[in-house]
Amino acid sequence: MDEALAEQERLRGLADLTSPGPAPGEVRMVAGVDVSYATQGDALVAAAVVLDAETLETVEVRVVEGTATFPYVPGLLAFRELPSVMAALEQLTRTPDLLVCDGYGLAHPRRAGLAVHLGVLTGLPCFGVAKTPFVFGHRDVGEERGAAAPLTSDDGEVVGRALRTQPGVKPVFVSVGHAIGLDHACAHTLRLARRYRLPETTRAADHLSREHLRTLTR
DNA sequence: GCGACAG
DNA sequence: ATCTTGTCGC
Repeated sequence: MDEALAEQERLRGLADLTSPGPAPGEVRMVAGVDVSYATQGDALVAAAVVLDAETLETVEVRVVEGTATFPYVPGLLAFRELPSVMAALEQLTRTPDLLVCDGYGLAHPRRAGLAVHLGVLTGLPCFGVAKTPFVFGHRDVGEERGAAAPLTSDDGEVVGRALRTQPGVKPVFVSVGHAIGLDHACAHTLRLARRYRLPETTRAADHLSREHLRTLTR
């Protein structure tokens, strides 16, 4: 598993972490990806969904059936999820302007979370929205929608942002992966999470992969 | 050495 | 991630 660490170091070096990237108004199509796993066995279903960034209407959906070939190891999630996710993305007939995934990007032990892998491997602007804390803490987040607090490493580097997308719900954790800055990533997150805690991209991909997996188990 | 640990 | 029962609120 040393190769995995070497690969993450390689990807981290290839990631574009300085470009501001596309602002919300500059994105026409935004894609979301997610993977669902069967309780029994190693079957999985990956989903890729493309939404109209303006209306959030679904433009295209793709699901691929696959097999888990890598265990879940905190810090190595990309190696478990990416093979099937890439396969689903390759089935799309449109090329999205932006990619949103579950989990972290820069806010990762080696600065190489899923969003970094996905962004570098696709060459598309990409950031991650995680639902639970990982390795970085933050100050209290205001209660109103849009309130935020930086995720900071020990040496004071800002690696992400805890962001409240809805009042009365826990914040999400945004971190960039490739070719987009944190400010734009958070702006996109808020636009994609108008009604719910999570971005519509994540909700749609999660729903699609879960429903398709259910049809397999039946 | 032990605990914590995205999905 | 997935499983599960009940509960709160629009």
